[in-house]
Amino acid sequence: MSEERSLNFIEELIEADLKSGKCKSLVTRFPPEPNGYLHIGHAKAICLNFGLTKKYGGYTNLRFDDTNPVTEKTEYVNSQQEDIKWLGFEWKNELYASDYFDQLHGYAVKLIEKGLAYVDHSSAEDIATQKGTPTVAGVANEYRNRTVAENLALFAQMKKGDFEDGTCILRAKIDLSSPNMLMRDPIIYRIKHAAHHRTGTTWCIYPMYDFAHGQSDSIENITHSICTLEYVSHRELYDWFIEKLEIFPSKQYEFARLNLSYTVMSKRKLMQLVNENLVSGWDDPRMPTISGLRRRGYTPASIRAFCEKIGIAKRENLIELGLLEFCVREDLNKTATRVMAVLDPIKLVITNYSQQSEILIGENNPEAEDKGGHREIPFGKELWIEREDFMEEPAKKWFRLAPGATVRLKHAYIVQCNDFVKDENGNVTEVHCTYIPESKSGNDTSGLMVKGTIHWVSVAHAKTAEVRIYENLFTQELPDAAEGDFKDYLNPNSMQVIKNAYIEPYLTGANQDTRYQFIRKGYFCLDKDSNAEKFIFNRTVSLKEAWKPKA
RNA sequence: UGUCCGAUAGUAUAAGGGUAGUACGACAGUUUUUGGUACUGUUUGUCUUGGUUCGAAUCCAGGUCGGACAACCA
Repeated sequence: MSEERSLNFIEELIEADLKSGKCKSLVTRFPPEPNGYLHIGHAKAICLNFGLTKKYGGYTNLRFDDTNPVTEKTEYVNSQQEDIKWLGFEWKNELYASDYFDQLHGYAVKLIEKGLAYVDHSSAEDIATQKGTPTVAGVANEYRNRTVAENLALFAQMKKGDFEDGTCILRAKIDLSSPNMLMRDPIIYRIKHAAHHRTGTTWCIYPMYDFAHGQSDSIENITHSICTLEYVSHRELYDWFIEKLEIFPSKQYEFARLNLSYTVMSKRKLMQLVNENLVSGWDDPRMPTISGLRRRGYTPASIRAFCEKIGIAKRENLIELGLLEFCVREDLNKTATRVMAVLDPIKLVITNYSQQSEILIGENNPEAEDKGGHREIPFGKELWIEREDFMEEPAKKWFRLAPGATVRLKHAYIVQCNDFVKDENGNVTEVHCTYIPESKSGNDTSGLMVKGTIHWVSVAHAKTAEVRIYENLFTQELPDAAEGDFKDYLNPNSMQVIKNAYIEPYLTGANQDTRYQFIRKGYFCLDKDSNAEKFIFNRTVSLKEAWKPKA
């Protein structure tokens, strides 16, 4: 919380503005368009905007940028609100650009009256060609010289619904030869006979982004309107409207958006994955959406920590997915309840164990002050252990089971391997061991030292669960930049489903609010598809793997 | 061919005319009943060429490279 860190460039600007009195208190906004689910890139913007007012005082509005009725839905409004709250932020006012449709319309009329806007009846293609190119100036058409009265009447007709979609549009009259294409008489109102998620059919003309965003900021007295780099060239227009309309001068500042390796970060592409059923939905645990990360088991704190670590700058960047994983591990390590589960079982038989079974005690979290409390773990003559924890011919520096080798069974006894059984295909099916009764966890008097400790689940007491192991959704670091379609690079192994994993009985009481560490395997959480008969666990992230057998 | 933005270890981000630092990664070691965690150490960097200056990552000029901009999307 109180971590010392140097200021990023936006914080420096704000501190200067606060100090000089240029602004008395800070007002920011987070302005999503409700046309999709929020993703980790939005989380960066959310943490920035809300974090700034948390740090410097003032407040942040949530404003939905809902000026295009054909792509926007209430479903998205709701999910976006849920995600922001889940991340741990509170907005001061819940607002909508559509709240300002009347006011925005008035601004358009004002511009027309000032001779700074006109109704253009050209086709979309004509307007595009008349705009020229970045190196060739645009040319004016016959509509540019319509009189104020004519424009006023025509705009009123547009509003009344006298025209079909696409018949004409309202353009600002700025500069057709500007080197900034956005200043070449940008379109500010278009006709769309479409129902809006909030205003219904009240309107059939809707303002464009550039004519809505800055003015909405201004109406709300936003002092620092923070957006991503692709809006840099919009700033000139943003300032132009505010100046000509003579309204509160909000200022726009741009930072570099987040790019994450092995994922895509555009709502359009994420929607494609959803619509083409390449994932199970917006909240598929492989998705970089907030809802996907939530279902995957990421915590709000881990995502906030990640956004803090990546920093804010103007340089294009590609963050390694490993940093996000580091952040969850760091958080989960402190809080996750340790349990044992065997994902790829073979049987271990303790040949000299004469009891039926016994109850052992295990601590729930070695990182917690009180060890996270303790739980009972049933132990018996036959145990499930991980196939990968036995090697018939041990590699160099192998600390686990092998003929003649000794290991500690976590929370239990030291065992020595004496024998093993193979099936007709040559696969090991059973490992036979003898245990050392004096080596019991907690009161080991054996004096034996072993290098390896492995996890296990008692065969007689094991419950089963489905376990879903996730890997990167894409095989390319930059799926967008790679040749061809980004979907060509979907990882076919991004989800591995283990139908019958064995879990210790304690996990029968698992709930969705608790994060678990399956000892030596990773962090897991209960999936929402679980029910009383079927447990489903999602692997949030593996443990850091420090040991690899050398060839 | 135009305008705008940017360039510091593998990645990200500091240093704002005065010792190039931090985090992640990688590598090595210590501790450990998780080959986890924790701790210690090592490693690698100022795009380029000039200029200003006692002194430049920082200021200036030219170049190079990367990105953005010509939707009735946001």
